[in-house]
Parts: sequence; structure tokens; C-alpha cells
Amino acid sequence: MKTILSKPRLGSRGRPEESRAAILQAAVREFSREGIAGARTDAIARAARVNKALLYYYFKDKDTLYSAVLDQVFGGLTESIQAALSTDLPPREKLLAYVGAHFDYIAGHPLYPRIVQGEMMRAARGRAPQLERIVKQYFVPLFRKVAAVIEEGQATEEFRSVDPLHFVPSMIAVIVFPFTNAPVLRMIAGIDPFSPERIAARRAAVLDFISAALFRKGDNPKGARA
Amino acid sequence: MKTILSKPRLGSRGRPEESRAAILQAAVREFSREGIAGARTDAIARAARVNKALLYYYFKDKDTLYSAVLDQVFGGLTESIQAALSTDLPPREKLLAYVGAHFDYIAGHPLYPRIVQGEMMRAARGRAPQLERIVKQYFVPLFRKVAAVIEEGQATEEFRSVDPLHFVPSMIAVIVFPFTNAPVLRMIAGIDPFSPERIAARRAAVLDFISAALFRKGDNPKGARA
DNA sequence: ATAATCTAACTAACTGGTTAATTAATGCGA
DNA sequence: TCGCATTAATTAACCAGTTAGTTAGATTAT
Repeated sequence: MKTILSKPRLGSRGRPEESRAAILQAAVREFSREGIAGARTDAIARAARVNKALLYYYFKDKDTLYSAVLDQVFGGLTESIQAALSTDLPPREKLLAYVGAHFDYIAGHPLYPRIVQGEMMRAARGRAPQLERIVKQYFVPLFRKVAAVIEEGQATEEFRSVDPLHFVPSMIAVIVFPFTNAPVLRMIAGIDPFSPERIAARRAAVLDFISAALFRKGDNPKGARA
Repeated sequence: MKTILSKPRLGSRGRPEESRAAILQAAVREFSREGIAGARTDAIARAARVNKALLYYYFKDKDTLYSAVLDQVFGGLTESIQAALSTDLPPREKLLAYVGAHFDYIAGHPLYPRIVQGEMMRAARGRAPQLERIVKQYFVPLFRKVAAVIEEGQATEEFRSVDPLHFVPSMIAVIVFPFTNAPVLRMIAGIDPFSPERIAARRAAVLDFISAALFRKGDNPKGARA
């Protein structure tokens, strides 16, 4: 009627995949910014440039959409990390490869750790059926592999004697925590923690920190001196 | 009119401080469990055994109440930590005293780190006038003192050469992170991370981890071997 | 009585989710 | 190859439940 081809699509059938993807992407942003309780379905729809009812056409309800977001986030993360863990480097290099991969993925997807944190917080109180699935599906295999690397390094006396059950969480803490807490660092130091130089410096510092905490005494290979 | 003294008190509770404190305490619980968006004022009132309107009698609105909660949380934390930092131990022992104090405070107040995390997440998106105040009032002085200890230790060659701007966040990460992520550990390892024994083991592991990451080579004093 | 403390009941605004209608592509019989 | 039913994709408008915040008054101590 009005416009013949000015707008690429009207009314119906644009690219359904495109709509679905737009919704999911908008949901990642909204959920990461506002948390599950704070996220507004209206806001997601608006950001995806789609009618709100379409969310419910593609996803059963808010919780299901959130679940899809979690899968996207954790799926990408583990896929990225598994690659590093599937090489057959010696334990020292393999561990550093893992740390680097984990760090890089998060640096490249700054929204993600906030979703993870949000889910953690959700877990502590009452129900968290989502997280239980996520942990079994993504975390446990990952944890096993990293723990194996540590044990391997201990067998060859390269690594100090530590309990993976304590060490792995500490390591992940060093990698992830400062990303979610970047705003505080910005306020304390008056710098932009997300500038490329800062990210690079942080990466080196993380590798140095973990190397010092785990390797027996030898020199730390590449990334150090923050 | 109806009951003369069957109910211990009607209308007024006699101790206004008690009411205020009850509200604040209930608010700490509710905010830590549900986050700022998820927290329900009705739930806080119910938990405090008080009419909801009384929240608004003592606190301007939900945000003001939240602000009071933040002050309570951060105030207690810094007070506890400052004590450890005000001793005049040598750098090595002073740093371990700080780490221990930080750890112990959080172990004794498991609700708190979730409020902190919640506030961090809130900060990243848009406005966070609360956090700005908190950081200036509580974090900056604390950070300065810890950084000073590190520099002192570096001057005497006891400590490795690290940038406090990277090292301090890493250290805090190792202390705090596993508390908020305890549910995951419970799922992975099938243990209760909050049992006294587990807490003690974690404490030792944290001290060991940080010692190894910072101290130049010597033996780690007391807490180690997780 | 006067002020401080407290409550039952209410409201205005918001939010997740639904419904019924609309648009365009597709398949198919004639 | 034209008409027409079917179906996928999409929307405007709506609804019922919830929630932060208010109001007008009650109770108590001084």
C-alpha cells in the first residue's frame, strides 16, 4: 500500500531466523544488564525491534528465554575453552593456554560474566534448576579436564602441591572477577579497564599471578611483569 | 477496645530502634537473596514483623533503604579489615593478617558478598551513584593501605615485583569469589562448602595461594597445604 | 494534648503473558 | 497460471496480577 520496498519487510515473513537471533541477542544484553528479575520483556522486544508477543511465539516464557540465553553464553565459553584443553601441550603450557583462552573469551564477550554472576547469585537462594543443568552439562567436564592438567603437572613435579578443588576456583576467580568488578577499578584508579592496553596488561598479570601460584620455581614463560 | 492485654503490643512497639534494626536486618537478607530488583518491600516488612508503611516511615524509599543496607555491609567490612591493617607487623605478616581478616569477615557474614556482587553488577549498567560513594568512602582508603603494604614488602625484596593495581583485585577475587560461587562447587564436588571444616580448608588454601603468588621464595608461615 | 510510632486499606503504575487479527508466502487443483 | 485454502510470521490491543508507595487514622508514652 504505502511503501513498496522502502522497508525490507512488513507484516510477516521477514527472516524468521533473523528475528529469533535478534531476540536472543537483545535478551543477552538485557539479562546481563538487569539480571533476571530486573530484565523487562518489553525492553527486549524493543531492542530486538520486534513485537513483544513474538518473544512468546519463539520462547515459551521469560524463563525459557533466559534459559536459551544461558545456553548461548555457556555453550560459547566451553567450546572456546575445550579447544585449548584438547591440545597435547605439556601441562605447563596447556594450563596457560587454558587460562589465556578463558581470559580471551571473556574479554571478547564482556557481557557474559555478568550473566554468570547473576546465575550464581540466583543459585544460592532457593531454586536454581537452570544452574544445575548448566553445571552438569558444561562445568563438570571442564573442571575434570583442568584438574587433570594440574594433576599431570604435579606428577612431573613441575607444579606445586595444591588441591584442584581449591585451586581451580581460585584461578577462575582471578580470571573472571576483575571483569565484573571493573567499574570499581575505574573509580579507584580513574582508568578505563576495558581499553585494549589495559586488557593486555591485565592478561599478562593474570598469567603471571597464576604461574607464580602454581609453578614450582622456574621462570614464567611469556606473559609476566604487569 | 477489643483486647486489653492479650497481644503483648498493638499499635506501637515501644522500642523504635528495635523496629528500625529489624527492618534493616530483614532488608539485608532480602536484598542479598533477591538483588535490588528482585527484592520485595512486602517481604522485608513481613520478615521484620512490621507493617510495610513503616519502611517508608524510617526510610524514604526502597533505594534509600538499599543504601542503608550498603552502608551497614561495607561499614562492618572495612572496620574489621582496618583493624588488621593498623597493626605494625612486618609486611609479610601484615598482608596475611589482612587476607585472613577479609576472609573471616566474609565467612562470618555469608550474605554480604552477594550484596557486593549485586552492587557491582548494578554499577556496570548506567547509573550507580551509590557505588561511587561507597568506593570513595570505603574502598579507596582500604586499597591505599593494602597497596602500601605490598610496596613495603617489595622494598625489602620479600615480595615479588607486581603492580598493586592488578594484584589487589586478584587477591580479593581469590578471597571473595568462591563464596558467591559456592553453589557451583557444591554441585560439582557434592560437598557443603560452608561446613566449618571446608571453610577452614578454604582459608588455608587462600593463604597458600596468595603467599605463593606474592612471596619471593621462602616458606609460607602457617596456613598452607590445602 | 502533643508528638512519636505504627497499621489497615488503598491506588497508580507496571509487567508478564494472551488473544484475535493481519500479512505474506506456499502449495495445489483446475 | 490463476484462484484459493493453508500456514508461518508478526502485530496491536488487552488483561490480570503484582508492586512501590500513600493516606488517613490508631495507639502509646510523656
